[in-house]
Formats: sequence, C-alpha cells, structure tokens
Amino acid sequence: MHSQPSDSSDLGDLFHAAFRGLRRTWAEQLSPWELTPHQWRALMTLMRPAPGEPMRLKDLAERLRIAPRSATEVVDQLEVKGLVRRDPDPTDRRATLVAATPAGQQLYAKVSAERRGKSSEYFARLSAEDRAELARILGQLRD
Amino acid sequence: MHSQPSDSSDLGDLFHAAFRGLRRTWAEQLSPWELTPHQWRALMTLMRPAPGEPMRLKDLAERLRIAPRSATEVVDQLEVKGLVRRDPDPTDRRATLVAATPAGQQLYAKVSAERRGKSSEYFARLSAEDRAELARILGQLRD
DNA sequence: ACTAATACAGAGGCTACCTCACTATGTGGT
DNA sequence: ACCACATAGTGAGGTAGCCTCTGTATTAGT
Repeated sequence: MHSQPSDSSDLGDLFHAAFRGLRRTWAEQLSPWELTPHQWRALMTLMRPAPGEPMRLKDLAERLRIAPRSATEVVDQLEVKGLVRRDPDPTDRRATLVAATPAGQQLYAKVSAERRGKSSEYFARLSAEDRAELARILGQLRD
Repeated sequence: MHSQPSDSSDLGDLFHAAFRGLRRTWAEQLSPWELTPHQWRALMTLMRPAPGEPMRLKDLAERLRIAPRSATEVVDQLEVKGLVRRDPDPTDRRATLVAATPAGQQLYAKVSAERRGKSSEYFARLSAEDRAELARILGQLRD
C-alpha cells in the first residue's frame, strides 16, 4: 500500500530542487577560478576526447546539447580567459576548431584535482549504489 | 570491482540533460495555456494546501525555494493573467496574501486533468519502481 | 518611545539558453 | 563550368528564471 498517488508533481519538485542544489554547489566550487558551471562543462567536454585535441564548434554544441550559437557564446567566454583557442579548420574553411590552450589544460587539471581531493562532490552524500541507480534511471530519462 | 572512479561528471551531465528534458517537456505541455513551467509551479504551490486558500508571498517563496523578490515576480505574472489575486493581510499590514482566483483554480483543474489524462508525463517512461527509487534518491540529495 | 527586524517591491544585473538573418564556404547535379 | 542548395559560424536581439541591493511601510522587542 503505497498510499501516495504522487502524480509526479512531487517528483518534478524533487528534481527541480536537486538540480538547483547541484548548480549552486558547482557554482560555489568553481567560483575561486571564476568559472561558471556552463564554462566548466564546456572546458570539460573539450578535454574529454583528449587534452588539447581540437574540436569543431558544431561538435562541441552537439555534445553539450545546446544550439551552435550558444556554443559560440561559451567559447567566446573561455577564449577571453585564454583557456581555449580558435583555429581555422584547414580542411574546411567554414569551420573553426576549438581547443584548450595549455592554460586551459592546466586549469582543468587543477580544478579536477581539487574537486576530487576535496571530494566535496554534490553526489558524495549518496552511496555508490544509489549513484549507480541514479545514473541508470537518468539515462533512461534521457532516451 | 566497480572500476569507474566516475568523478560524477557523467552523473552531472546526465542530471543536466534530464533536467533540460523535463523543462522542455513541461514547457511544451503548458504552452497551450501560455504558462511557463515556473508559473505553473507557483500556481500549483498556491493550490496545494487548499484551493483558494491565501498564502503570504514570503511563504510562497519559501515553498518554491526562491528569493522573496523572485516570488513577487512570478505573482506579478500570474496576476496580470488574472489567475491569482493579491490582498492585504488583515493581521499584518506589511504582508500581502496571494490566492488563486476562480479563473486560476479553473485553469489549474483543467491543466491537471489534461496532464493526468494524456499521461504524457515526462516521468511516465520510467517504471513505478524506478520513479520511487528516483524520488527516494532525490530526496536524499535535497537533504 | 526607540531600535531592530520583517514584508514587500523598484531597479538593475546575471546565466544560460533560444531564433532569425547573414556571410563565407563547400557540395552535388546538370 | 555553373548554379542551386546545404553547412559552419556569428551578429542581433530576445526570454526564462533566478539574484542582490535599496527603500518604504509596518510590526515587534526592550
């Protein structure tokens, strides 16, 4: 007897609250480096295949699941900070390749280490099993 | 041996993606009524204790977990649409009481029914067990 | 009676997105 | 070779959903 009908408005609320908490936690963790969560995600995405490996702006947008125009924006921000560099794609003069600069790679390493070290991860309060469960369920949601 | 250290960047990404999906789905579902998800949440929150029951702006903010100033904003929007009404609190002349108007209550009922009927809920693709799991885990995250 | 706290709203700012229109370039068909 | 069309990026401009800081009533505490 699970008495709660729970029309999932509750679930929506929970989701909302949890997401906002995650955002806030990240923002706090990243603020010493003057990075927004969005910028961090972009930098991380650029570093994921291989550090320093260039990536088309369009592909970055795809991986971040945002519109190409929005990728332009975040790359602009990171470029101003000197963390990424734009280079023309030699094989297609319409395209620009974005890559983390040495400074960007260094910052990425530093922040990663710090986050790992402090283990002040937002999800740390969950057990390993629950984290796995969560990942599985969220994966289903994303299709 | 769960080999993945999984610095939870993956989990963060999954969360991010799922949340954006939720938002988009809601926005689409609500667009026929020209309501944003935010406005809908506010209206729902106002209706939760009892339909038509007035609530202080401050309490609304608390339940929505947003700053009081932000509650002012969303109440403004709903007031313009005629869905809620502001009345002075007779017991404290600093406070204003917000309550759903009959139109607001009607809209709430209509939208609720539609959502339930279509069962096009974002979370519908999850099994009941997974929904429960998710709720449990998110509850832990929220503290 | 005076000070401190509280409730709200005006002003202004921010992040993280979006679409639409434009330019430069590449691609395929005839 | 030429033309139509697609594609990559960006300028312009907009939106949702938050925030802080400040000011003005009003109430509560001593």
